[in-house]
Amino acid sequence: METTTKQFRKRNAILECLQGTQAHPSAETVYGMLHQDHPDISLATVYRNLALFKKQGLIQSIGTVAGSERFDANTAPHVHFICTCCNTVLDLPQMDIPNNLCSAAAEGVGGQVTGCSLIFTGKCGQCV
Amino acid sequence: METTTKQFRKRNAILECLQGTQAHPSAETVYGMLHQDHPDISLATVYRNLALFKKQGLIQSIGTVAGSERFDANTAPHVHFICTCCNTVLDLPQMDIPNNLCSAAAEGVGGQVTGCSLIFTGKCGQCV
DNA sequence: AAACAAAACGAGAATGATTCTCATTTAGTC
DNA sequence: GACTAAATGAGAATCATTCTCGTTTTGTTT
Repeated sequence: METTTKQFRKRNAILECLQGTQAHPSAETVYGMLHQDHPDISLATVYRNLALFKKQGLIQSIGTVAGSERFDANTAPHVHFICTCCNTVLDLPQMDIPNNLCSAAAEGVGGQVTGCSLIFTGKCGQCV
Repeated sequence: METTTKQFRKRNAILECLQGTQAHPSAETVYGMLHQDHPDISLATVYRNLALFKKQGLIQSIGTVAGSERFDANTAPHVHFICTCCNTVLDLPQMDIPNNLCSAAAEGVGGQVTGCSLIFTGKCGQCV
């Protein structure tokens, strides 16, 4: 017999899928993307591992777009744009969240500020 | 018969409920708050009218927090803080979203930017 | 006030995303 | 190979939200 590795670690496949796309997919979308190479993967496994990665800080959540949560393997703070027409999520990599905003927030709240999300909405180039 | 107003407009009650709180409630929470004065109100009516107000621009959505959508009758652009511990949503009224950020976003996207949301996360004073 | 049409509503069913359960499979260790 | 813990698949369960439809309320015209 050949040395066919019967089963890859599906966990890695899920993370790599997310790291290899710019698309900010939902769990269902990740499931669909993996189905080609891993026909035996389960949707529950995708959800389980996405929740795990999020807890571990390997990925971040963009929030809920059109009813489903969207994920991003880029955990560096950056700015997003969401098209309200086609629900595409885009990075705006050239933009920064000013540091003074974050420190101002920490002052305004009587607690700890650990994260920040700046999201613009509108119509993308395709939809406009 | 006497002129007992059997039924107030529930629509107004829902809007006023939202306008009279700082709490950024969910539909279910609004339903609970109204139940005292309007014991015969239906949860479907709350959802229906919140969706209507949002479409009309009378309220805005803060996004999904811990599984349910949260609303804000303050439609002026302002900054929010979400406690990841108790899921409280706070206004940070003293903060502004710099105008140059919005125009930079409009440049970065090949489309129309119509909205913007800046949200900080962390632990509030109660939870820290 | 009666008649009628349109809008709003209540109750509960339906939907859809997400989570949970549990039996099975896989990985790691001795 | 035997044993234990972790990971998975399949489908049931859950929860927020939306939909359906029959009824009630509102507004308008007589």
